[in-house]
Amino acid sequence: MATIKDVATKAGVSVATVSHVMNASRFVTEETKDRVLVAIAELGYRRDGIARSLRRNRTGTIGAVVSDITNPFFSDLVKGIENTIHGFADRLNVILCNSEEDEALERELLDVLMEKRVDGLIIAPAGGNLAYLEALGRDGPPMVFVDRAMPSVAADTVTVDNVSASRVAVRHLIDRGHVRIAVLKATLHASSIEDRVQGYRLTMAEAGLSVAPGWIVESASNIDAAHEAGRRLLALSPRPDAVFTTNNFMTLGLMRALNEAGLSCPADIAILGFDDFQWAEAFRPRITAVAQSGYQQGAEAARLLAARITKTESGPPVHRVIGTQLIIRESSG
Amino acid sequence: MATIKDVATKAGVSVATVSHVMNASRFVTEETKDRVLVAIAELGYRRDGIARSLRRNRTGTIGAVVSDITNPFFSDLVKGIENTIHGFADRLNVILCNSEEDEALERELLDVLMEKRVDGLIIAPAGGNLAYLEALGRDGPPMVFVDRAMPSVAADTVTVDNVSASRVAVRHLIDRGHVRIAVLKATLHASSIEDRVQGYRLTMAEAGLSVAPGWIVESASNIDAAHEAGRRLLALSPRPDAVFTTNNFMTLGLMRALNEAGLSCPADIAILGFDDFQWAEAFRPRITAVAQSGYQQGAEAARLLAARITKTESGPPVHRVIGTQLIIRESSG
DNA sequence: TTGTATGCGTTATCAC
DNA sequence: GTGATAACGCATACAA
Repeated sequence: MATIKDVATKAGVSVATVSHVMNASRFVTEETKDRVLVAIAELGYRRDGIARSLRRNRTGTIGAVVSDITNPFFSDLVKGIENTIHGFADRLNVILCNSEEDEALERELLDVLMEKRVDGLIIAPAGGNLAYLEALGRDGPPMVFVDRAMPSVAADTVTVDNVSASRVAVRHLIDRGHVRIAVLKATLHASSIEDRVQGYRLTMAEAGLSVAPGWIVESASNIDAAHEAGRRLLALSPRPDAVFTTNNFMTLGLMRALNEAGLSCPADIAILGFDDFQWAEAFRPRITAVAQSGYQQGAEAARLLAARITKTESGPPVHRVIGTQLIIRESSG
Repeated sequence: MATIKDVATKAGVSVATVSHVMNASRFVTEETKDRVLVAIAELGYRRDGIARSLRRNRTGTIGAVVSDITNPFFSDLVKGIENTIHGFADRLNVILCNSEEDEALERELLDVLMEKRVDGLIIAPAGGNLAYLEALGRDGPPMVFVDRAMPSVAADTVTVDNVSASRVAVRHLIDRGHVRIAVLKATLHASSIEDRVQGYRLTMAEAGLSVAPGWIVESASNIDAAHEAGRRLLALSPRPDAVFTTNNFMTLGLMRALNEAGLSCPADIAILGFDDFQWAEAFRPRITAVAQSGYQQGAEAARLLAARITKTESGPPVHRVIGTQLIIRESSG
């Protein structure tokens, strides 16, 4: 593989000149510039980004840690990050990691990313790792949290207003006449999920509705576990007349259980889910849902991070709140 | 940020010893090892992966280029890559790039990845870029194609047997009594899509069924475009009695159009789609589909790549074919 | 059992 | 307008 030295020799100039041609960092006459360009082309020279990073002390790479790229919310989010971050000065790239909601794995991944000297970090924190992340916030590269907040860490944050969005959602169920409203909750140490349950509790209390013990059914945040939990929820007696699910996996799992039990929605039971689906309009039942844009959150996180990396911004941490929308369809009755 | 030198000084040993402790690359007495470890902990030392990469001439990072991480097939695939590649020697990481099916962008992304000196490449090629990829196959790092083949490039390949899978699918529609079978085709320069249409044509011909002009309706590979194309397809006269869609986006777009037109499936028109959906069982209509596992393809690609990177394998390019399954539900009539 | 010193390919400082 | 060269932080060949 050709190096800058080979190019210099071939063009009959010094390595300094070659470097300056590639970076347009000082004046070079057209004529020598041409000679350099020709040499580069003939040798198929590609500058070594590793050596460059070492010397410049920046890599042009950021790390993104999400729990599961398979969750449409996160794949949207990652796309938002990528499309946005590419636009910046030296074409920032993204190293993607799945934490699988596992604290220890998250720490390991962050260790590797730090070793790779990423210029910045976007994280949907799995929960826990508080001390670790606080330390990273102090000594590490710029960092932004997305989807989930960690107030004690010095980092920008992008979320939706989960409490309010859930209040609107549950209020809607109540307005539709439902009273035995249960929750299918993902077991995550994530502020977003906790806030959604919090919104539910507040709204129920306000409406003078009680939350029976056993009405908040939990499971791991994946379809299979949610399916199993959905079964348990449907076996409750008396059966709830509506369910608020805390994310898309829970909705999907519940639908499976419903289907299996031969129940129909909304006739037998109403459903309102957090997270919308691309296909929601085209299939039955049409699920009433709180829509939040993963793409927007990712894009905003990328913008904030880029501003920190380029030192355009250096103030105290900011918290951006992205809007949500309750999309009323049929499943809420 | 502490360097290996700081650690050496603090521990009262040479940098060589520190390096050997970290890499377990030569014997060090327990006692000095302890001193080094303590110094590392106290300084919060993190080895500089960039300097290390420069010296060792490998980065422990691979590049993955897919067209759109938002497509569930690709997010599954990327997860398969990640989960598998992490298991190898030096915890390989993945830089993820979306080519958006754009030839020029793909080239640009590959250029950046090469500059970053990735140890290997997994690509779902957008099509075109033939000369570029051929050159990369010769001079570049190990490379594996996934989902789509490029026979003239020296690289391992992982795909499904798209022709056969489509034959089985179309045969099924014919067996169900459909004769006016149309295709909703994604406009991609991808072998996979071409092969699916090829399977359709062969099967129709074999069955003595004609393919009327206009029965192969094309659009860009995204839901909105497919929706528009679906409208055109449904306006055909006489209307086809079944549609074979070449991927998940096309299926979704068609369902939207169907819905909008007030048609029901399978009563008014049958549908069989390439690519299955996680939620297919729980919503109506239940779509009959050719299921292929993106995860498996990604995992296999990662294994092949890792074998090349570690030089465990150095033979001629191999082509692995992953199995598919026709899942018969209700939409096929 | 451990230490010294070279070089990986750049960029940037200083010199001319 | 261009060149020589010292760093960047590590791994390793060679020495002791």
